[in-house]
Amino acid sequence: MAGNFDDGAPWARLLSVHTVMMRRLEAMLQADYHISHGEFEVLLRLSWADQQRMRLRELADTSVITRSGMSRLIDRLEQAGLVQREAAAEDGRGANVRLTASGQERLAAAEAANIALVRTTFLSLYSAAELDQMLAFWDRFLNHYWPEKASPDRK
Amino acid sequence: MAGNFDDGAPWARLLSVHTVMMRRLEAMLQADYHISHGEFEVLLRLSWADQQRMRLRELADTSVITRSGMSRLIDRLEQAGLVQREAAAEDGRGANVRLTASGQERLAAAEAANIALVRTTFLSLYSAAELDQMLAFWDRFLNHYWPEKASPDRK
DNA sequence: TATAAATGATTGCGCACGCATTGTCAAGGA
DNA sequence: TCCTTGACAATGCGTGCGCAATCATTTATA
Repeated sequence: MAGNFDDGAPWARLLSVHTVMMRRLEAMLQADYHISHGEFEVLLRLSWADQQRMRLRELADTSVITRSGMSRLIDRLEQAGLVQREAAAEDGRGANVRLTASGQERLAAAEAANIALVRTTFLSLYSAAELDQMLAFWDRFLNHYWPEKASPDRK
Repeated sequence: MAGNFDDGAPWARLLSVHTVMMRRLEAMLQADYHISHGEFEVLLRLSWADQQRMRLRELADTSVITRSGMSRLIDRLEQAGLVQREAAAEDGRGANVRLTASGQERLAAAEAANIALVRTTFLSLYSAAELDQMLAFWDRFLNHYWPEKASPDRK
């Protein structure tokens, strides 16, 4: 079959793995928690942030979607009561996004379900040593192209 | 930092790697060949198919997008003259999609550029042995969840 | 054979996103 | 101080997709 063209196979397979995982994760998040994967990631990053607050710009720049997309995504999360906008004290143009109590709750549940699904569907297929190796592979890549996303420890 | 939550890291990193690669590939394909990555994949699979023909249903089912999405994607490719619809002889409901000469040309160029970008951006970071290992990792996963996408050789 | 169920493809509708523009405010220079 | 330049966020517009409904045709069933 011509499908084995050259040796781009590792990349092609990675694409398929990503597709399978994303379909499952998104279906679960939507069905059980009524949020998209993008919304989930925003909530997650807010929960990591100091005071659970972040500027809209920062959220957008460290994410896949643009500022306009983020503005509307926050609209939806605010509509759902999971986050709240507040004017930035230090910058009149501002807009901080803050996780609400309801948002924390929803996120905690969604996060647990998310990591559980990742574990059972993906991580459980590999040994600890293999997962370490994967991590090293990805860190090598990310250090080249997106250093902030690589493991901060293993410089 | 709380970012190192548990050990979901290999999956989180894979997500970032995918994001970086897709941004670059999509930007290149759009700028230089005026096609999206989804359109590119459809052209590619048509080029592998017998007689460079496939049913619309088959294209959709082995792809990320739905039939309605595929119908409109084919609309665009047909508009651009890269593929052509033809009634299926064996099934009156049918619709085969066939790669045109122009489509073959455009695909050949885009495919070369695509694999070149994958090589320089991704594959070149790893040794042959490491790429073999990655392939084994992904095949193990895909054999569980999407057998048709795994390597046909290594059963 | 007649009729019901299933399948392939298309289309109306709604939604999420990106691009470009706009409004608001901050920072720096003359 | 005034004014220009740049940055943050929101919005109008166009586009691509999924869902559900629809039409045409095939397959199954009585």
